[in-house]
Amino acid sequence: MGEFAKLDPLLHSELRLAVMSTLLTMEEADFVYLREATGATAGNLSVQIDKLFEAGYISVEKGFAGKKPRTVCRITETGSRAFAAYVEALKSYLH
Amino acid sequence: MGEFAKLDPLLHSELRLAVMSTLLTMEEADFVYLREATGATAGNLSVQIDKLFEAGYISVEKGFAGKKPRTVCRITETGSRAFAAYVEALKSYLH
DNA sequence: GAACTTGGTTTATTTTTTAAAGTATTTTAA
DNA sequence: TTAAAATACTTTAAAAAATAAACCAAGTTC
Repeated sequence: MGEFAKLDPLLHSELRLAVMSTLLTMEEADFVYLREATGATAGNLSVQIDKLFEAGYISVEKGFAGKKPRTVCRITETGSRAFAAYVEALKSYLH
Repeated sequence: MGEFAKLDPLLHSELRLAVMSTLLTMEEADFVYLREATGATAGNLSVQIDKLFEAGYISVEKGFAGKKPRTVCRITETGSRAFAAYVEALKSYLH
């Protein structure tokens, strides 16, 4: 693209962007919180969390809260930088 | 999505956003110009222009420049408003 | 202890993106 | 003058992505 910066395809997704955005303001959120904050279905969220994890944009820690499973996500430095770069790139489109 | 505004799926696409962004600054651009400005392949551009047209976001005028076909695109009022709404919605994600 | 809930994951369907191949016309060049 | 190449696209088919439905395992409620 000539004058347009490339948009990181991993972040250019409504749900993944919402997850990253949430984690940026919290530095920690569990699966249930993210599901409610984003309004996503569990299946969709599970898949997208996995993609962000595979890219190294978030860390995922599976443990228990009492007797219930609890998946805690945090943004990584790589993720933070990618988000900032994405926002920068977006600007080239917003006239 | 709870606090996150819905992103118009028609605009939430790198190429379609680039096309709309270009047309916003020019109010008129032909196929060849758009192809060069966005760096897209002709096939991809053709498909995405069609989608924007079907949505009523741009007008498409097929004519000739001398003997060569020439497709001229312009943004519509609907398209302009949709773009502005998209930018507004995006803000809910950018921390 | 059957039915329901919670916290997920997996799988399958649909949608979207993308590039490759195709079409029609025109220009170049031998 | 005609064969080859270029221009301006469109169509089609393959790959990738998004999404929801179905599933699973463990715990809770009645």
